[in-house]
Amino acid sequence: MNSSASRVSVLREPIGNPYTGFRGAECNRILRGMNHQDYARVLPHLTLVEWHRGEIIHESCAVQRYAYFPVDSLASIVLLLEDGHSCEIAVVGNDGLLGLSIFTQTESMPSYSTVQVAGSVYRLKAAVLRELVHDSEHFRSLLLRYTQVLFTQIGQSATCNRYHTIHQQLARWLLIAIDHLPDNHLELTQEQIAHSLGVRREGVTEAAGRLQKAKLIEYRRGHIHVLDRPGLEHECCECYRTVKRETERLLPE
Amino acid sequence: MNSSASRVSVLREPIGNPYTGFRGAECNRILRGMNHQDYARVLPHLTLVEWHRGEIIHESCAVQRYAYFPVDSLASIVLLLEDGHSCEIAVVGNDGLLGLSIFTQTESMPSYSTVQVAGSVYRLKAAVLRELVHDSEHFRSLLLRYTQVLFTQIGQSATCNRYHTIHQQLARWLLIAIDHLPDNHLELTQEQIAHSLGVRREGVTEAAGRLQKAKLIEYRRGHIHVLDRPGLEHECCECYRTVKRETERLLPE
DNA sequence: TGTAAACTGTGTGCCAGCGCACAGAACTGT
DNA sequence: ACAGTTCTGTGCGCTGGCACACAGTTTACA
Repeated sequence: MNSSASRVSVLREPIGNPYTGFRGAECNRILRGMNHQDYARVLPHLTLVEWHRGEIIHESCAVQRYAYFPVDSLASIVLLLEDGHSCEIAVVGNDGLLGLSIFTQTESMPSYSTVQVAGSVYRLKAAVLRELVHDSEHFRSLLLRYTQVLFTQIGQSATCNRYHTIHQQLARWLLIAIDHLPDNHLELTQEQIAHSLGVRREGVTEAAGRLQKAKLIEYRRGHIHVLDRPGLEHECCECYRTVKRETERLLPE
Repeated sequence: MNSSASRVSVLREPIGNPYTGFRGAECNRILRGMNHQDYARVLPHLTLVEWHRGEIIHESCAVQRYAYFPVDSLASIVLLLEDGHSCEIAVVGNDGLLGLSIFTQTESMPSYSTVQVAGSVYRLKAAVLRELVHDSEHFRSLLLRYTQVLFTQIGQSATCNRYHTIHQQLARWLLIAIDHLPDNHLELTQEQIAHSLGVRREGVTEAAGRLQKAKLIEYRRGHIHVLDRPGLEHECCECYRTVKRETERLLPE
């Protein structure tokens, strides 16, 4: 795990992106949702660190020592089967936090989490989070709401896995990804996406080919540009919208 | 919704079942897990009601007015797609409660819940639950732990949907069901199970036929008996065990 | 600049599960 | 006792996604 970290006392300046509406280093929706006292309290304990693609953030069933608030990075929560197959059950970006088991007081979870898109993230020691949860009803409420967002996400993943085609799932995955990122560009191979979706690389190649032909995306060897966001939304299943709606309903702003 | 209810001040006597280890009206694991004060506080507000198979307990996106603590009944949490397909994401029995959105302070969820197996259940007004959550850290902790159990269940459903055969999923579903019931007998048609699993009825017929041939279960027209529980566990995927393990780890007893 | 490595495109055969259709079996109620 | 209903068994053709194989293309770096 990366440990090159720099203490910060002031969060970074906002950077805008009209395409996705992303507002960068205003940073993270959970941090933004905290009230003044709580925020003032965690601020000295927040450390800006870098995540690298593929890094394991929390091992399965291992104690979670830190919570992470992504800024422009993206992680996914993954279940691993005994036969080596894995299944991404949720994605955590700048509107959430990683390390919910600290909140639920369970120390660990049977899933592991890993970095999908490299970038910055604020790190917070478990003990600090725990104290804040203990003391602040406002913060508890915020985390409970986020918990339900995650619920919705995981449930919708289950449904999507059951009923929807690779084509639809890919569209959904791309939309979720760029929603959390500062621009409409992704640095990922088809192999990596296939692994996230729990499908074959060839399946992704075929689906991505179709999306490219329809001018919705453009890609080359590890780079993906989303060209037509509304078009992609149209192509994808309702699972995306359901999660989006619930996120907007439950999280501040 | 059923409203024939009788106020109770003393919970029903335990009834044993050596086959599954079920201990009946000692009743519900969440209620049992509460401390003395909390329990004394909710007791006068608990109402024993009957659930009927197929009843909708909470509509999707509707305000949840009551929480329910199943005794010998079973409900499932289901996501409904626009095209009418549905997907069961979790099952709630005597080791959990229905109505988590009261706890998360979100009022409603995009999923609905419905009764799979008829039986008794303790009902509690949302306001009472909310007050208790507000006042009791012990109770909050209990519900947070249960929240993570549900997380695990939903995540494992997603994984199971992606990778496992109808045969394995049926075995899993039967095990989960009888784990929550007083005996090894279920009153369900293959059609109903198919609907829960989100597969065709014919698929269930075929899988159930195989399980019966292997003497693991026995069924006739709407009745299913589990004959060989260990055998069934052997037949089913790891998803069952993962959820079971996490439940035992996180919930008292 | 050339070679190895990584990534993407395409083809073939296979299988689980689907949709549909229908037959037979088992209950229900009058 | 019988008619109607509900539940279960089975067959058929279809399709999405799988496993495997291999060719072509881009990139990195020696």
